[in-house]
Amino acid sequence: MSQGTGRANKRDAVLRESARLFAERGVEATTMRVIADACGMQAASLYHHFASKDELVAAILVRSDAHITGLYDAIRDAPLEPVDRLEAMIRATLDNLGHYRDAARIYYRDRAHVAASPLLTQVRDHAVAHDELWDRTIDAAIAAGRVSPRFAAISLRRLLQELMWSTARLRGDAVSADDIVHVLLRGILAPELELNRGRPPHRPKS
Amino acid sequence: MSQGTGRANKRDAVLRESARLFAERGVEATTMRVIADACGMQAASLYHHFASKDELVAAILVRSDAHITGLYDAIRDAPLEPVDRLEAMIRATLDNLGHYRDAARIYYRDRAHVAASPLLTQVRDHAVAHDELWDRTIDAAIAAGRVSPRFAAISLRRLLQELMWSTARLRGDAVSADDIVHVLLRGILAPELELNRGRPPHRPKS
DNA sequence: ACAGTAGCCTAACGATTGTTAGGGTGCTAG
DNA sequence: CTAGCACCCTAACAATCGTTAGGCTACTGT
Repeated sequence: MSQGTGRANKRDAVLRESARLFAERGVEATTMRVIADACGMQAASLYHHFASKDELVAAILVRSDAHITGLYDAIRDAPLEPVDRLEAMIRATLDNLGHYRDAARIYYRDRAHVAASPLLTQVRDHAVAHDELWDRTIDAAIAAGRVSPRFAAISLRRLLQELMWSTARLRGDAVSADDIVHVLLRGILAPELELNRGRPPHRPKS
Repeated sequence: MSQGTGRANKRDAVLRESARLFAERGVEATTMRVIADACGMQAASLYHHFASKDELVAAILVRSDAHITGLYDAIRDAPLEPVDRLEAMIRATLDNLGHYRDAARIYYRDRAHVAASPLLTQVRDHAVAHDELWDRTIDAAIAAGRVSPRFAAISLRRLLQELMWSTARLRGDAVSADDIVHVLLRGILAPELELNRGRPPHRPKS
């Protein structure tokens, strides 16, 4: 017996191996037979756990979506200053990338597939809500004068998202979340306010 | 004279359309028939211009490689201070991404395909030489004390590359090269400024 | 003991893939 | 005018794709 071949964790093994392969080679380029090989089974046996390749992809992405949606919901309800909320969202995104790296890479890489799959309507709806939270938070930070004026006219959300998602390709031990937060926040914050090093002291946070 | 159905620019049209499709959907997911449709021809007719799908992909990537290699060679020979060389390399990379956006996205996205293609050995060799230039330049900037110490222990090259390449997915009018240079250089240059000093950031519970 | 079923297998299906064969049309050089 | 080539076509090839059908084995609850 292999390592911990318990009862129903073969399904998890399929999820894990297929997520890795999808992330590395792409969904279309990864065949069911290759996934089966990586799991030590036959291609047809995969259909005992998942009804189709699309459902397998969806199962991977739904797990990650549930995680990041929970984090964003908590941040949405928290009483935070704009820049703090922005940092919290960056950290939440990087935390999600750390836990569901392969799922994030699939979502980030095979966007055409994600947009076309009928099993991912909820994931797409959540993504729209997340984008709205990003935009509101960024607008608030700009209105508070905490963001460098050069970013007022562009979609800072898309810039930050692309920059964060790209780091999903980096192995975790190479670059820490703090490093990425450091680059991104220092890059976009207004310099005069950066000299204050943090929030204004006269604002209590309760 | 007219830019319409000239003489040999049908081949260029195939290159352009296929690059766009490869970049958006991935190499494996883009069939020869879809490319032919986008060019107003039949799939078999593509083989009059390119011997195979791999050769088509290689032709796209070789053009971009020739461009960026020329830029890097000039920077390598120029007498520049480390940080100035670093900025020049960032700008050269972003310039390449601007001119050959689709090629960069293909190279960045379908890395497994690039690594396996026998027609891309020269492109891969150039990439190794470019990485060495990046590492030497970054090491020099660190030795000169111009880079934030937090990046001394990690692969700053990979971090910068991923961050730059990710912006290839952004439409050109949304984010300018100056914006990206601003984020990256301000993020990594010393002296270091502590963000959110005195209060722990909102961290996800995971 | 025995029926049920979870889990995996082999074999094969139709559809689609990259690619080839061979022919047609129109421009161009001699 | 005519031979030749550039260019594109239709038709089809073998291989591979996701998926289905049906059967075997081992464990489970009663």
